[in-house]
Amino acid sequence: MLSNACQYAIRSILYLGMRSDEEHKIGVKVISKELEVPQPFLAKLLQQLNKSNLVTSTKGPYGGFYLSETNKQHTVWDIVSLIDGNEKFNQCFLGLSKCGDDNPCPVHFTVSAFKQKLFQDFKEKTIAEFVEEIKLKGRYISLKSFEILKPDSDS
Amino acid sequence: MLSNACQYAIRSILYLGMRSDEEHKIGVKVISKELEVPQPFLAKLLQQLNKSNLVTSTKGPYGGFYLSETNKQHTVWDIVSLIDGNEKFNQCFLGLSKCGDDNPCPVHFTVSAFKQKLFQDFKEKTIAEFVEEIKLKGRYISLKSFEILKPDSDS
DNA sequence: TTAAAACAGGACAAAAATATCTTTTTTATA
DNA sequence: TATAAAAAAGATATTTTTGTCCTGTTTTAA
Repeated sequence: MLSNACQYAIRSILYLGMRSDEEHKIGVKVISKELEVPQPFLAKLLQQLNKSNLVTSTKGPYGGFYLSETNKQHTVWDIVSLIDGNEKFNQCFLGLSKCGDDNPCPVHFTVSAFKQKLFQDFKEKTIAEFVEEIKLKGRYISLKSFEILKPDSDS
Repeated sequence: MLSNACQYAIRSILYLGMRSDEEHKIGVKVISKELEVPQPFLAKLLQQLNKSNLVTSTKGPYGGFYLSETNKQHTVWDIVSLIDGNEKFNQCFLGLSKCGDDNPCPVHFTVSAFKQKLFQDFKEKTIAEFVEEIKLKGRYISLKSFEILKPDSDS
């Protein structure tokens, strides 16, 4: 459903939300290794996210990426609509242009209920809230999964 | 989520399920026009579906495609797994390889509930049942949508 | 002030998905 | 039997997505 690029973007931002702040910036190299995402591709992506004010970067030694407080007030939906476009959650599962509540395809109601719920999650919760939730549940983002680690194993 | 090819395939098969039988075969030209799908692309697809016994075809004048009774005993899932592969409903929404019930990504439960429901629909209902359901609701497949037509407007 | 670290930007490359074209085979029927 | 209609098959083309490479710019700190 989401493009690779978009998945990478969401994962990166959640990762940065968990691990970074203005005093602890993280370089592309580290992020790409941790999330198992191709480095140059991710670099481009982060560039784009930076331009749209979804992440913050600084150059030079000790530079890298992090989420500012402003960045964290954005939503996952902001990421999706930037990378995959506004219509991502607005398309018929079977590709019918005229599918809708009044003229539903055979899976319309199943699909639209799901999309609505997810859309709400993505649109209503800020990145900060998402991150908070993950932290409360004791999970940290690393590698390609949200692995459960002991909180104090964090560096 | 589903590829174009897969959406085209599902739509074609439901369309054939509604409109065709051994005495009323339908040519690629007609199907592609009705479903607004590129004709040569669809031809290839139907070829593939035919090889996998999901549709039946005959060559020559008055030839075309239709669903035999055997064809109709297949499921939508058979189409999906043929075109988009077996893992389509088995992948993390955020692309995490280790995401699962015991190690869920932030949207895991929302997404997996949906996928299960859809998967069930696709796996348990035969094409025949899907078609029956559409007919009962008074809908016919045409153009790019499942439009509601008066039953007797059918030729 | 200079070297190195890190992101920025632009061009390029590869792979996958989508789409097209041409020729061959089959078949009904005139 | 010849002809035309239609799918099958294979080759090719286009577009999109994904991924890479190289050079430039900024920044830090020795």
